[in-house]
Amino acid sequence: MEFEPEALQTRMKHFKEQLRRAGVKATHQRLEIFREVAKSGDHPDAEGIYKGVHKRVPTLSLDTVYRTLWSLLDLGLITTLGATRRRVRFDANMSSHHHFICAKCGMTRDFYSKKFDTLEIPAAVKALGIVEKTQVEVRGLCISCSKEDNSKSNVSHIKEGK
Amino acid sequence: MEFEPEALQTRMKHFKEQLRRAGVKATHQRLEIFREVAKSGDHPDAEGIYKGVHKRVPTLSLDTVYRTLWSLLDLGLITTLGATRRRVRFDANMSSHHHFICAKCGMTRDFYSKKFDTLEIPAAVKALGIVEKTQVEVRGLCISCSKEDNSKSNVSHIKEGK
DNA sequence: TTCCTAAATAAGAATAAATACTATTTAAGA
DNA sequence: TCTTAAATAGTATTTATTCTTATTTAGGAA
Repeated sequence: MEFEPEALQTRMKHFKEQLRRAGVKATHQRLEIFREVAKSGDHPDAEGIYKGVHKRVPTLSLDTVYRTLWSLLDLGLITTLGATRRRVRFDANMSSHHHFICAKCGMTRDFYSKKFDTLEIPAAVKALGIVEKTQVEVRGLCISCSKEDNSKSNVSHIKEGK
Repeated sequence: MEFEPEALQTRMKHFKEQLRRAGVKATHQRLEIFREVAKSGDHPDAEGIYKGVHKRVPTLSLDTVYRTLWSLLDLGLITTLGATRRRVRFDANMSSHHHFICAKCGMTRDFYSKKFDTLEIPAAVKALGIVEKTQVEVRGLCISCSKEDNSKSNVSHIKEGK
């Protein structure tokens, strides 16, 4: 479910194209921030993205990360993921896919399913507004969390470490 | 999709029972905080809950709201909703249901679907860990947002007002 | 009912995440 | 190369959430 290097390169090319089409500058920071989101299988939050890109672009500011992510979201080049708690997570995978989320550690993995992509939306829901997309969220415990955790309340809220 | 008064009363009764069973005190604050979450059709965040309960319990502190919500979550009496941005939202509806979320204003509505409740989870997903529940998230634009918004980038991120 | 105690709360301080501000830099078209 | 609007860095500020401590209270025991 990760992208191979080729795929990432292709996506970077597309990305630049879309930036040009949208009339926004293809700055070094933008490219690297997008690359960071696009290459990760998990879905990093703003700080994770900042840390990753900072290694390559030491002058990067956190503000730029936030500003860039929200603007890419506005341009429709990335999406956000419902955070289990507080922090938003970002997703550069714009193809139709779904998520498995560990309720304990927040680990998130994409998965694909033709069947889930083509769910018939109930009429009552269509009446609520314009439907843009449908995504299935499977919650549970990832393997490592389910191993270490035999206490009473498994699916507790997430206490995300630094 | 809202709960009638009777249903709310029943739920309050159940709630008290579950508190006793869990061995935690049925404080006035706890009851009112749960009532606030349970009675709302939308899914309020901590501050919204605080404001609602504060009218009835003027001495309530925001800290108590947070502490109470997380502990109810740990007890499995409420759940959280993937926030579209930043703030977590809480959900006292523990019966199997799904969500329509407006990508613009964040409005969220429950809906029910037997079909969605019984989706067959792909084997590849089951291999990721223990599956606890599956929820379908329909994103789009609610009626009022789709009316007022005819600009280019519809599905932008949420700028939640105070 | 009154008393006792661990659990829960209020209030405000502290922390952390996200955003705003402003001077400086830079992409990209002329 | 030159120009300029757009974008960024660095820092200040705001806002959400959690922590600390003194006080209050639910609920069981006497």
